[in-house]
Amino acid sequence: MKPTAYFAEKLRLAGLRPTRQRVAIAALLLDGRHRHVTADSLTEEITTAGLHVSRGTVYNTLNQFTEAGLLRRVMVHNDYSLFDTNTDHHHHFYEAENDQLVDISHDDVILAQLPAAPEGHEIKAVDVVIHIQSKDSCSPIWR
Amino acid sequence: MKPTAYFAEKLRLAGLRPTRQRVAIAALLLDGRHRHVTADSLTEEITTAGLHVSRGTVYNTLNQFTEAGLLRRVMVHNDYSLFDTNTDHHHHFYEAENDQLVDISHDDVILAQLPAAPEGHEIKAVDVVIHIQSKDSCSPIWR
DNA sequence: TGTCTAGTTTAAAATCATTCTAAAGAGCCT
DNA sequence: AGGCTCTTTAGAATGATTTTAAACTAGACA
Repeated sequence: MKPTAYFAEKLRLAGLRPTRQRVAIAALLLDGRHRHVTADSLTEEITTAGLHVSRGTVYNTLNQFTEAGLLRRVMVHNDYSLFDTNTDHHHHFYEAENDQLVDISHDDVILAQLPAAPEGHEIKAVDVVIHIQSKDSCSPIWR
Repeated sequence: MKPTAYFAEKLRLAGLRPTRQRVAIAALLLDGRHRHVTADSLTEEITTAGLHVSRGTVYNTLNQFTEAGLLRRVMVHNDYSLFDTNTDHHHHFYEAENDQLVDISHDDVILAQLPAAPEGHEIKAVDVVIHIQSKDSCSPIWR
């Protein structure tokens, strides 16, 4: 496990003052493991680690980390916000039935052609979401 | 403008009882024009048309129409639900700065390669969202 | 090392989109 | 028309997220 100073520096480089709370959250989220978190799941992790960070700060931190490019927001539903600790270019499978999100390596999707951005605009990112369902989830009994 | 009976039949075919409210909303949304609506913008349209439909029914109807395939839900942010009256396969440009959504014809995006769906699953839909920003929105003064 | 100040954190209240409730209303089949 | 079920309604409830105003702290500087 990396030392506190490592995360403090990472935050400083991102333009964020390394407070106790932000360093703690960075140590949990920015250790290189790729996963998806919510404000709730993060709060749970914090508690499990024997710490306490207020709800407001959890939300603020997730937003600030995202703004700073340390996290990525994933958009697959409107129920609550999802954050991805993997900020590299990649895509997602999403199974709505079980609210299940699975990463797709960037190389597994080839976009052979994209439209030009509208006048005066430039492309910032391209997100591909492949919606999937279990093969037998639509047995003939159901509509 | 198409007669009421046309929309009533359309609803019946979709498995929805053609109530006064649903027919009125269908006449507004399912006339073939492609656009994006929210619960709020739809309520406004209804009011402008000199009608009244309760908030709950507006939400229910948008969900039922979506469930029935008469509308499509668009996922680009977590602030409120967006519905597309264009249910054909197509994609979107999204400019977060102005919460601006623009359609991309299906043919303008070529997905030359997609990963296989995980074991026991099948692909239901592939959504491509191209996030854009105005070219000068990041003048060097910022960050 | 103490002091200062702007940026942060906090708990609690506020917000806002959306859903739920249970009572009244309306399709539609006979 | 009668009746049964599905819908609509207004208002209350929910739940994620943001705001608030006061207490705190990181970092700069004396």
